[in-house]
Amino acid sequence: MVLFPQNYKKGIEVSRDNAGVKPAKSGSRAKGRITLNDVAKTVGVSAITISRALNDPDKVKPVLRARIEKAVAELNYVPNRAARSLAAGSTQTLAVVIPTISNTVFSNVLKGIYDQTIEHNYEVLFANTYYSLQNEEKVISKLLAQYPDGIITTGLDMTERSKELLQAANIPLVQIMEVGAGEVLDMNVGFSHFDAGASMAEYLLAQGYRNIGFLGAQMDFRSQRRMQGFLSKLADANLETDKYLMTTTIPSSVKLGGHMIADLLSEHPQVDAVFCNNDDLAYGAIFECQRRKLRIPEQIAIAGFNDLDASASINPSLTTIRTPLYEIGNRATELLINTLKRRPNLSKTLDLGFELIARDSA
Amino acid sequence: MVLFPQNYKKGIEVSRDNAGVKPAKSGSRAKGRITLNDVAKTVGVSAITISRALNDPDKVKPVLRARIEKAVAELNYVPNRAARSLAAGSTQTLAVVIPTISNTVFSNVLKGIYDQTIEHNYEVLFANTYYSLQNEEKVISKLLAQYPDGIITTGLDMTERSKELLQAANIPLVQIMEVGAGEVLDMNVGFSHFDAGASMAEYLLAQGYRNIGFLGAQMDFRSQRRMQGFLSKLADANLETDKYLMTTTIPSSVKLGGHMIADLLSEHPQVDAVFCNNDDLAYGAIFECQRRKLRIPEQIAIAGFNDLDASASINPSLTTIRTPLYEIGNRATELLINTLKRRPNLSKTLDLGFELIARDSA
DNA sequence: CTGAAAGCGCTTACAG
DNA sequence: CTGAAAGCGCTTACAG
Repeated sequence: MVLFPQNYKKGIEVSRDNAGVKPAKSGSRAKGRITLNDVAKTVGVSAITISRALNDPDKVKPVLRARIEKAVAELNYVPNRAARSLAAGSTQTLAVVIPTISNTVFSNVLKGIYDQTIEHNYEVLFANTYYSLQNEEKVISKLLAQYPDGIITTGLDMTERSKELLQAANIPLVQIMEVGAGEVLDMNVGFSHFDAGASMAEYLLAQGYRNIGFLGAQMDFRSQRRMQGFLSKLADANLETDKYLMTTTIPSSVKLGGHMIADLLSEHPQVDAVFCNNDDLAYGAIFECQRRKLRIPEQIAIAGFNDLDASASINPSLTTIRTPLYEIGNRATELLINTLKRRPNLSKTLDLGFELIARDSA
Repeated sequence: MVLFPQNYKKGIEVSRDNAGVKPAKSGSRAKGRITLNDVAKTVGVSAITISRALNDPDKVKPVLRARIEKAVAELNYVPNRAARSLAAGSTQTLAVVIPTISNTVFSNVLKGIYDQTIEHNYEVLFANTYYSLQNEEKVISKLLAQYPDGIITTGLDMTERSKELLQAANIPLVQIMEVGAGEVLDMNVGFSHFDAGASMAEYLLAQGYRNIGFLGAQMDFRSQRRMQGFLSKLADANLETDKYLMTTTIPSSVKLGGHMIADLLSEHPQVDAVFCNNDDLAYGAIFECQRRKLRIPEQIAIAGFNDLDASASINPSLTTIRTPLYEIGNRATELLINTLKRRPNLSKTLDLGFELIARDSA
C-alpha cells in the first residue's frame, strides 16, 4: 500500500489561524454567525420582516424584498434551523433507519428517499442498525431527539421499546421493505418476501429442476421469509427442503457466494439448481462454477434476488427477482410528506410487488 | 410486474385515529411531547437538575439520578435537540456532501463516516450533488442552515459562492477524496488521482501492452485527473493518447462498460489493453469480451479502478487500484471530531494513497 | 404591508 | 449537590 502522509500547501488562507476551532467569544455561546437581527439592522427593518421575506415572500413588498435578499446574500446569512424548529415546531427533517448503507439494496432505497425529500425541501437524517434490533432501539431514540417531522424504519420486526418510542413520538411513520408479515404501526410500503421466495421456487420447479438448493447470507427476517416461501413450494412438490440448504449470518458478498456454493457442491454434487438470496451471492456462485467448468444452466442453474446492476450483463445473464428498491424509498417518503402536508393518502399500505426476470442462468 | 396495492389489517391500533397528523392543540405549536419540565414535575425537582442528570450524570446524586432515569424511561422522554442546539450552540451534527449515494464508492465512504460519528455520538446529515457544482452550492447552503458542528465535502472543485458560504460558516471542514489537486479550504483527506492513473499506465506499459485504451464514465474532476495521469505516462512512452480514448458523462455502470468496449473494439480492434475508470465499467468490459470469445488478458487486458467487492472473484480476477474509501470517510470524520473536541491533529492533510492490485485480467 | 411581544425547550453561568 | 434567571434565534398570532 502506498502510504505517504504529506502536507500540501494550502491554496488560500482561511480567515482564522486556528481553522476549525470556534471563536469562543469570551464566555458567550455566540458563534459569530450572522443572525436574523443582524440582517434586520443592516436593512433597517424588523427581524420579523426578514423572516417573512424568506419564508413567505409574497407578503413583503417587492422593493423591500429585493433589498433584503441582497443583504442576505452579502452577509452570507444562513437561517438557524434549530431556532426555526423550536419556534415553528417543525424541523423539515425526516429520519431514516436502515440496516446498513453499504448494502446496495439500501443505498438504492435511500436514493429513492433522498430524491423525494430534496424535492420537498426536507433534510434526511439516517442511521444504520447493522441488522440488530438493539441497535435499532438506540438509533431510533437518538433520531427522535432531533424531532424529525416523520420517520422511516426498515422491516416489521422491532423491540417493544422501539414501538413505544415511535408511538410516543407521535409523528408519521412508514415501515418499509416488507408487507403482510407483521404488525404495522402506521404506514407500510414494500412487498411480500414470502411470496417472492415462493415464486422463484415455482419458476425453478417449472423449469424441471428437482435437486434445488438455497444459499442464504445475512439471514435477517426478510431473508428468512424469502427462504420460507421458497421452501414451502419445494415441500409442496415433495422435494428436499433441508438437505441442500445452506445459510449464514455473514453479510452477503460476491466472495461469500463463491465459498458457499463450493461448500454446497462438495457435499451435494447432485444439486441442479440454487437460489441465492441476494444477487451478489449469485455472482460469486456463477464465478465459482465457471472456475469448476460447470456449464450454467445445463449442469447447474443459478438464480438471484434483487436484480442489481450487473445481473443483466453477467455471463450467463442472471435469472433473478427484481425488487422495487428505489420505488419503496420514494413512495414511502411520499406517504410521509403527504401526511405532513395533510394531503390524503389513498392507502396506508402499499404493496409494490416484485418481478421475476427469467434470463439465461436458470 | 406484479402490482397489487392492497390493504393489510393493522396488527395494533395506534392511539390516534388520524395517524401521522399532529394533534394541533388549538392555536398552540405544542406537539404534546414530553418536555424537560414534565419530567421535572414528575420527579419533583427543577428542570435544570434533569438536564444535568442526562448530560453530566456525575453531578447529580445517585439516588436522585436513579429516580430521574426511571421517570425519563416511563414517560418516554426524548430531549429536543433543536432546543439543546439553540441553547448550547452545538448540534452534534456533521454534514456530508457527496456526489451520489447510489455509487458504491460513496456508500463506502459514507459508511466510514457513519461508523466514526456513531462512536462519538454525532448525527450525520447528508446531501447529494449529483456531480453538479450548482447543486452543491444549494445543498451546502441548506446543510449549513442546520448549523452542523462540522462539514465534509467531496473534491477540491467548488464554486466561489460555495467557498464563501463554507468560510462564513466558520466550522471545521474536510474536503475528501482528492489531495494535491487544488485549493484546500481547511482540512483535506484523500489521495492523488493523477498519480493513481499514472501508476496504472506504468503497470500496463511494464506488462508490454502498447495499444492502450481508456474508458471513462461520469468524467467528473477526479476521473479527469486519473485520465490525465494515465495519458501523461502513455505520452512519455510515445504512445497514442487520444486514439483509443473513449469517455462519456453518463454514470458508470456494468452495462455501460459493455457498450463502451464494444464501441471501442469495433473502431480499433487492435487495442490490447484497456484501463476502465471504475471497476463496474471493467466488469462490463470483461463480460462483453467473454461474449466475443476474446481471451483476457492474452488478446485484451482489462484493468479497473476502486477494487470493488466482485473484483477478486470475477473471471479473470480484475487488475485494479484499491482506493481507501472507508478510510477516507473514517479519517476525515476523525479530523473533524478532533478539531471539535479541541484535540490536536497531526496534520490537516492526509494522503491515504492507493494500491495497485495486480491480478489476472491485465 | 410591517412590527412589538411572547414563547418554543433547552443550557449556561452564577448562587447558595 | 440543586435551583432561579436569562438567553439561544427564530416564528406565531395579533395589532395597526
